Order: sequence, then C-alpha cells, then structure tokens
Amino acid sequence: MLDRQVEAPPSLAMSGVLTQLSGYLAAAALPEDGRLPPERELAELLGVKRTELRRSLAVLEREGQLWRQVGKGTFVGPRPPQLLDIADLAERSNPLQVMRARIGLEPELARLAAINATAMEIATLAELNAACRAAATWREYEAYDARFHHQIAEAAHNPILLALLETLNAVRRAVTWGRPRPSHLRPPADHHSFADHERIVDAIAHREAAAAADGMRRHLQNVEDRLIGRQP
Amino acid sequence: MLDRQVEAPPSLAMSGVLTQLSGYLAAAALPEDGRLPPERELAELLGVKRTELRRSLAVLEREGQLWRQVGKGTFVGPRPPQLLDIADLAERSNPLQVMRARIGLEPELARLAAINATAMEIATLAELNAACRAAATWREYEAYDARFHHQIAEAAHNPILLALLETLNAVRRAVTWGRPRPSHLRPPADHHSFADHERIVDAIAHREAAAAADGMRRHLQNVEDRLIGRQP
DNA sequence: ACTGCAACCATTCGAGAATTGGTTGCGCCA
DNA sequence: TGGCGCAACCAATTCTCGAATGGTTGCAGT
Repeated sequence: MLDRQVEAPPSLAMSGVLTQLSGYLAAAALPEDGRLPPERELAELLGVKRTELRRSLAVLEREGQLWRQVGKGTFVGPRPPQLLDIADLAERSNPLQVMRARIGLEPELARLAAINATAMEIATLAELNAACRAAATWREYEAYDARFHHQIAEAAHNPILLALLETLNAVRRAVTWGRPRPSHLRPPADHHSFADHERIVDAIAHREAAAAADGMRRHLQNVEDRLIGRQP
Repeated sequence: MLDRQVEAPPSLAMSGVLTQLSGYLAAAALPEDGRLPPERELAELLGVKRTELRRSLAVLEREGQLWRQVGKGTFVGPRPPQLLDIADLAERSNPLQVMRARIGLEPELARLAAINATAMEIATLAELNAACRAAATWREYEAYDARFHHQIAEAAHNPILLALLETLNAVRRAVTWGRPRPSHLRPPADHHSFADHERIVDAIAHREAAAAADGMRRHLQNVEDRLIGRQP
C-alpha cells in the first residue's frame, strides 16, 4: 500500500483555511447524509481557491473526519462500509471460506426450522430428500440438494437469515468451484448426504432444535471434509 | 392474499394457442437468460392477437414455467430470488429476529477469530473493550460495542462472513428498535457485557476457538434476554 | 351482455448529458 | 530557473429523458 503523494503536503500557512472550514462545518446546516457542497461551490463560499480548499479537505480526510468519492461528493463522518459486491466478494474468497460461512449460518437455520416449520414445509423437506436419493445425475442431485437447504431456510421463518443465506448462495455460485463432478454419473447410493439429510428432517419433524442444528453442522462438516479431500 | 382476478380465466378454447406456444418454446433458440421476445412481437410471430397470447402466458406463469415483470420481460424458468432490499427486509423483521441472526453468525466469527486473529487485532479488541467500560454515555458505549463486534468479524479473516455481518448490521440500524436508552446515563459498572466481552477477548487471545464461540453465544443470549425483558 | 382490441399506464432499462472529486500541464512571479 | 497557483482535463457517479415492456382500461361490435 504505497501512499502515492500526488498532492502537495499540507503546509503550516494554510491553517487559516482549515479553521475557516471547521467553522463552516460547525455552523452550516448539513443535509441528513452529511454531504457538503461541491468543492467548486464551497471554495467560492469561503472565498478561497479550490486548490487551497482541497488541501484542508485532505487534512480532515486523513483525520477521518470526512470522506470523499469521485462523482459522489464529500461527506462528514466515517466512510460507510460498502456492502455486498458479490462479484468482488467471490474473487476474494475461496470455497473453504464459503463452507465456513455455511457452517456459521445453516445450523442456526435448522434450529429455527425445528421450532417454526409448518407441517407442509416438513413434508416438502422429506420429498426433497427423496428426490435427492432418486436423482439420476450429479447435476440433478445438486439442484434438489440446493432446494433442500433453501427449504430449511424458509421453514425457519426468519427473513433476515433467509436473505443472508440467499446472498451466501449467490456468492457460492460465483466462486470457481474446485473439481466439477462427472455429469454423467449419479451419486452413489450410500452417499453420506442422504443419511445426513434424513437425520436433519427427522430432528425438525420431532421439533428437536438442538439435534437439528447439530445434524446440520455435522452434515456441512462432512461436505467440507470431502472438499478438502480428507475423505475423497 | 386475495387473488384479484383481473384477467379473464383461461377457457378451454385456447388450448390451441397454448400448444403452439409450447412448440415455440421448445423450438426457438432462447438467449442465455431465458428471455423470450416481447408480447407484441411474439403475438405477431405466432399469428395471434396479444390478448390471446397473454392468456396462454398466464397459464404457463401459474404453472411456474415462466415469470414476467413489467418493464423487464418474460422469462422461462423459475423466478430468481430477489436478494437484499435492506429497507424492505427491515420492515418485515423485528428486533428478535435480528438477534437470532446475530446468534447464528457471530459465534462462528468469534471461533474463526480465535484461530486467525493477529496480535495487533487482539490488542485492538482489548482496547475497544476498555473503551466500552470507560464510555460516559449509552450512545458512546454502543458505538464502541459496535466496533468491538466488527473488529472480531475482521479478525476472523473471512470476507464472506464479514460482508454478511455488515449486511445484518445495516438491517439492524434500519429496524425500529424497542426502547431507546436514556442518553444522559452511562452503562452501570457491572453491566453484563463488560464481563462477556472480557471472556471473549481472553478466549481469542488464548486461541481457544470453542470458548470464544461459546462466549459470544452466551453474550448475545444475554443481550436477547434483556431485549425480551426477562431480566430488565 | 359479452368479447376482442387498441389506447393508455406504471415500471424498468439504456444512452447521453451533467456533476463531482482527482490529476496534469501551462504560465506567472520571484 | 524553480516553485506555486490556476484552469483545463480525466474518470467515476448520478441525473434525465426516452424507449421498451408487461399490465389495465374503456370503447366498439356483435
């Protein structure tokens, strides 16, 4: 992170402008978002040239009292966290980190599903697991598997967690996944996920929250182990 | 959910158009996103009037074979999940659900922080906890508390979970929170969070992943209990 | 009274202009 | 000749307006 010094460093002579600017910030009625007038206007308002004003703004920015962005403007206060550029997020992540995120989220979803799921949602879950078993190809299996996990998230009846999982899935689809499975083969009949899913559905159906969460945690841990190659 | 019947119900006489449309869907080369020509074009292509075509489209939409949106177009396949309208999400959520989401996310973050945190990050955590203790008002306390939790998320070194937590926090800021605390008072010296935070920092500093996750879980559980009013 | 049709409506997208913070190069003054 | 300010220019963002598109309504014809 080399801090390219493109503008002249602040000199001592400009402190007058800085205090003038601080005075303006204290006096002026800023809009809700803390945006202050564009540099060209503000310079004229304060009776200074733009270059001079920019030096003071640079100081305040380094102090963290305001932040600026090209095309947007200058704002007082801390820079708001940028949320969710999925493409960028996918680039900076790897499949293992995605699994960690799933392990963080989905057990809690299973727990809530055990508490809140309706009878119809539980029935759908059982059907989806059966469909996983009957899948003729890996691709088809994965489609049903995705719907299985999504159904649990819906059954949790927590819109926030549901939205977070959907975001996570969007990232998941975007990260370059390790080895694609051969598309012509079908999952083996003793694939661990079948039993895993079974346990989870049972726990939810019997309203055993802790068991549902634990089942989901173990299931995802199994998936992660395969992903790492611990049991390929 | 009353299904306002704005258009005429499908009659039996239109099955001809429906099969014609199905034939087109099978034969035509659709673009990657499954979008098919606008209704006006498609009607002319099939030699049908728009009204008639729309009746068939309505049938297929009800069957889930395609979805339509004003200004966008008509697409084959299931409707993609809309992700993350934070304002809308905040409306459909309540503080309790936010807490549930935090309980799902943050213990895992604490666990990963215990594994991945750098010495500097751990030191910052300790400083933030001290700042919480020294806060002169509830408002100041909450600012440091937020930074404390954010710092743990950063120390986890998992960009996905970090982004999810930031999203969650955006929702948290947007939901109408219960009773605001009196802004002139300061948190009592024996506020449970101080000890909670202490335990979490210790666990992370000693690289005890399970203890860190458990500490965070208990901490948030305490917060939720206060929120409900179980121990006000 | 029912049906079909064309005009109209609300929403979305896209191209291009306008805005705004960031940078460069020319010229003025010492 | 060197340092400094100024205006023009650059790139990122937002604004604006028109076209496109699915949804609705009112009118005419039978």
